[in-house]
Amino acid sequence: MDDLLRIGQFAKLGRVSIKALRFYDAEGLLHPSFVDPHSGYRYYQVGQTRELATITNLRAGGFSISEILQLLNSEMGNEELLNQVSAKREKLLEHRASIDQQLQTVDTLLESLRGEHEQTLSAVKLTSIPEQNVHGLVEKIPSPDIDITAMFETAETTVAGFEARSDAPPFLIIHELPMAGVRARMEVCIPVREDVPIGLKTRLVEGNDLACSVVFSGSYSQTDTLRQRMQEWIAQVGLRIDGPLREVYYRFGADQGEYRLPASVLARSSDEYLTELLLPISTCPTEV
Amino acid sequence: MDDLLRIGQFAKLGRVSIKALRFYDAEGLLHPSFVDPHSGYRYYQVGQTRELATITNLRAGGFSISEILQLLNSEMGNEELLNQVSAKREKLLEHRASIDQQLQTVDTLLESLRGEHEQTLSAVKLTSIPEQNVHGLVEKIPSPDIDITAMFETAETTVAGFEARSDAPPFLIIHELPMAGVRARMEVCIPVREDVPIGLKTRLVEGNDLACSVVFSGSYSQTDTLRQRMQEWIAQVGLRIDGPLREVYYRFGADQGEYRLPASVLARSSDEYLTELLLPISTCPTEV
DNA sequence: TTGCTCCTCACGTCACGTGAGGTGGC
DNA sequence: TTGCTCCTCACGTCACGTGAGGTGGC
Repeated sequence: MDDLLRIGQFAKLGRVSIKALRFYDAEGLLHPSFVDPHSGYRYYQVGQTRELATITNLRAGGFSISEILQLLNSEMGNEELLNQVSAKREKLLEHRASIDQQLQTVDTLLESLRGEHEQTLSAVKLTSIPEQNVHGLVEKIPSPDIDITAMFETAETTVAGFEARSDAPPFLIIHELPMAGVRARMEVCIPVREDVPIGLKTRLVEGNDLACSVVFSGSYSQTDTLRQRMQEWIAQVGLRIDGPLREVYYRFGADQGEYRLPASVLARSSDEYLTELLLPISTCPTEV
Repeated sequence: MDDLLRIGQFAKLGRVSIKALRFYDAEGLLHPSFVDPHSGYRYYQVGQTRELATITNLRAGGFSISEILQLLNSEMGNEELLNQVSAKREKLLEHRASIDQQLQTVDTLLESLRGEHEQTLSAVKLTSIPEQNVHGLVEKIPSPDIDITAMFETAETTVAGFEARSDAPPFLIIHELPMAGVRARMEVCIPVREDVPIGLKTRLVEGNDLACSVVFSGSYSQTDTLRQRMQEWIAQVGLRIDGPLREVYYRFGADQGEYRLPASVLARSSDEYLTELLLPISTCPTEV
């Protein structure tokens, strides 16, 4: 009954800090069973180690203080408790996955650093590609430059007719590169709004958890060189290409025959072009 | 040259938030290449996407802002950079291990909740045992109660002679329980200070990452029942006992013939005893 | 001229840890 | 009486996110 412990002793029993106990008191998680009104000293009972154990067990399982407060105050049944704890388990699995992502990134950085004399932490940017709803137009074409411009004009006009354009930049997916006599297969993509109007043909372009990106400004003549370098870098750091290359157009030339684009995305000359090469990649099954 | 982007455009290019860019500016990580003195508008160059990529790559690898600042300011060679990144890799591996621990804990809680009608989040406390330097005294004894008291008296007296006692509580390791005619093997342990005096026999009692604990006050007659319950609980949640049981004495009776203990650990009657049962456990190789 | 973009504060986050400065208890 | 324990503020942490209230730029 009067087996009252002072905060320091109780803290040792529970293997927590005195500061933590004062914090739990302030937060309403665990009050001392008696507080001396004169000195302010907190006194705990031995039996309260059980309540403290509940808290430390849940903390060790990754629950936050406010979550524990809710769990303990809500008087929920075992059923509901099980659900909450299972949900936490899912969160932890996600968390572990994100750490694995970070590990993947540092491994890539390490490989990149091992490769060259120069600092190459930013040779390419590692990122991810979100999925995107687009109006797409695929064609096999013999002469990229001219035909692609025409394809964009067509696609933009179509989307403009439905007033469905989102403000994300348009992009090109290179499904097949032109090779000696074989025609290239390209897809022009105009991102569309969430609420797609009926009648407009759209498709969901899938994203990728890992991708690498290089941004450049100016004429498209640099594209081939940059693509090559990116591929070399990817090989060097031990990654694998996992999808077709994309070219994302942040600023570009356009005729604007039957549609209008915001001035900020329009380039008056090729000097002002602003383009990103984006290549989906994945981990080689070498190490984890 | 004058391919200046406003903060919003630059943020989109780099897939970061405007707030993040302002923050990097304030922290000295990445300043805009031009700031309009009148409006305060920040302007960035396309080429700065490379510097931004360095930052986002390192962030994606788990580096903090201040770590990145150090990395970029220190002008370190590739060698040193490699070391820093490798060190971060180690940290990440540790972090992942701690998440795995949390997962282990929630799995145990789940099993515990599945077992009974009552809320059993605090049936036992999950914790860890640190390793400890002790003066130990092992003996095979026929009659626990009396002999153990004598062993403690002996051990305390020895340690007191060297003035080597730490303030951690003494404990008993039960290497072998007494069974029909077979004598128990017990080890009495008095924790000693870091700087052990020469001449005092000590040993390092190893810790365990996982253990379960129950605290009780009052006479030792409860020990057997509690030990039994703990073992049942462990079996129920699917864990395995991974070492000998310990009894930790926070408050106990002592003769104090040739040594002195602080009053706070002394009990005048068995009502005041304060004891912890501590059992090292490990995961069964069922799931991870 | 109207939106849109951008600006600068100021506050919140999470679970305590780290003092500072002072007092109770044996 | 001297240490030791405990007390209450107050501030720091980390990398921004979230407004509030206001202004520049096309």
